[in-house]
Amino acid sequence: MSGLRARQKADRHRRIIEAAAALFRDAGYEGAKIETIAAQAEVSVGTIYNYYQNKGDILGAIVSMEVNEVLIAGQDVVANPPANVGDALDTLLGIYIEHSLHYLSKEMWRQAMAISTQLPDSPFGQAYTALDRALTEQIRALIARLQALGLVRCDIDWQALGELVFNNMNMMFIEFVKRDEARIAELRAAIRRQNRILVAAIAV
Amino acid sequence: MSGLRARQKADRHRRIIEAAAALFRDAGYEGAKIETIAAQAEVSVGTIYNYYQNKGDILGAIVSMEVNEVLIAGQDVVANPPANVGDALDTLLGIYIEHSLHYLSKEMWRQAMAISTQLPDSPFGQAYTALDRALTEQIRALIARLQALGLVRCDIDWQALGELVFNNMNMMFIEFVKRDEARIAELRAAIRRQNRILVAAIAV
DNA sequence: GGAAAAAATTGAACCAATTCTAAAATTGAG
DNA sequence: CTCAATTTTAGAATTGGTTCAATTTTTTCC
Repeated sequence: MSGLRARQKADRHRRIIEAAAALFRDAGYEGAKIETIAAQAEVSVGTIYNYYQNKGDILGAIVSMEVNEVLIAGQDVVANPPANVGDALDTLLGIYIEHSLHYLSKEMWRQAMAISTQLPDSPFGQAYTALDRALTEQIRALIARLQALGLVRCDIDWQALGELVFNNMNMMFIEFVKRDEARIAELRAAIRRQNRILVAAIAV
Repeated sequence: MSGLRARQKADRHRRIIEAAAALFRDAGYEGAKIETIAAQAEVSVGTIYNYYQNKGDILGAIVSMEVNEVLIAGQDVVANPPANVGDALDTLLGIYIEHSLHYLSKEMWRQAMAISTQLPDSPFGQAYTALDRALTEQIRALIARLQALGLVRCDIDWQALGELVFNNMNMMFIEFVKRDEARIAELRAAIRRQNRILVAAIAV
C-alpha cells in the first residue's frame, strides 16, 4: 500500500507546491498560470487537479504551512508570557504579524483571504477557518494563563475577550495587506493602541 | 449636455443593476452570466463593460447602495442614542446587522468581501474600503457623543475604541456570512457579549 | 512472471469573463 | 436638417481555470 506510489505522490505534491510558491511570488497569484505551474512541476495540468481541487487550494496549502509555523512559535509565548498584560499580548500578536510575510507576499494573503470568504466550504476555505479558530484559541489560552498568573482579573470573560482581540488584529491585518505601502511597525503600533483600552480594563 | 443622453445612460445603469440584483439573488453571483444580465437589462455585453469595469463592480454598486442606506439609518442613533452605553452600541450595530440581508444574500456578501480584498484598487475595492471607514467613523461618532453626554469616561481613546468595535463586528459578520446556517440573533448576542467587556471598561 | 483491477496521468475540449472590431444608431451643434 | 462625434451593438477572438475520456502506470493476486 505504501510503496512506490506513495513516494511518487508525496514527491509530486512537493514539486507542485514548490513550483506554485515560486510562481506566486514571482508572477503573482493571477499571473501564475496553472499550465506554467504544471510545466515547472513536471506534471500535467490534469494531475494538478487530481491533487488539488482548484487553484485556490494550492495557495491554501502554502498558507496553512505558514500559519502552522506561527502557531508553534506562539506556544512558547503562552507557556512563558511576559509578566505584563500589554507586553504579553503584544508579544504574541507580534509573532503572528512578523512571521506573516515570511513565505507569503501581501498579494498572496489577499488572494488567500478572498478565497476563504468566497468558497468557505472548499477544502481551503474550511482549513482557513480552522486556522483562524486555532489562533483565537491560542490568544484565549494566553489570557487564561495570565488569569492563572494573577495578572488578569479573574471575573473577565476570557473567551469573549480572546475573540475580540483576535478579530481586531485580523481585521487590522486584512487592511494591512490591502495596502501595499502599509508597514508592519505601524500595524503593530495601531493594534497596541487599541489593546491598551482592553489592558486598562482587564489588568489586575 | 444633460438631455436625453444622460437620461438614457441613467436608465441603462438602473436596468443593469436591477437585472444583476435579481439574477445574483436568483442564480447566485457565479451563476449569473454577464450574457444573461445583458439580455435581462436589454443591453449588449459590450455595453455592460462600458458601464462597469468588471462583474465585481456591478455587485459593488449594489453593495454600496445597501451600506449607504444603513449609514443614513445609523445617523438617527448617533443623534439620539439610548441612555446606556451597552444599549447604544447594540442599537447602532443592530441596525447594521439587521439591514444587512435586506437586499443582499449571504452569498452576495461573500463575493463582495472577497472582491474587495482581492482587488483593493479596483473601483469597488476602494469604494468598499471607504464604506468600512464611514461605518467606523459613525461608531466613533457615537462613542464621542456618549462621552459628551457623560456616559463614557472622557479619558477613553474614542478613535481606537471605535476601530476596535467596528473591527470586531465586521469580523464577526464575515464569519456570519460564511456559514449559511448562522442566525442573526446569535450573531448579535455574541457581539453583545464581547462588547460587554468594553462597556464595563468605559462606562462612567 | 503475468494478467486483471485499480489508480493516476495526460492533453485536448469546454466554459464564462473579458476584449476587440467594424458597423449601426443616437445625439448635439451649427 | 446635416454632419461629426460619441455610444451602442453583435459577435468573434482571447484567455485561463476546469473537466473529461482515453491512455499509461502501479498494484494485486494467482
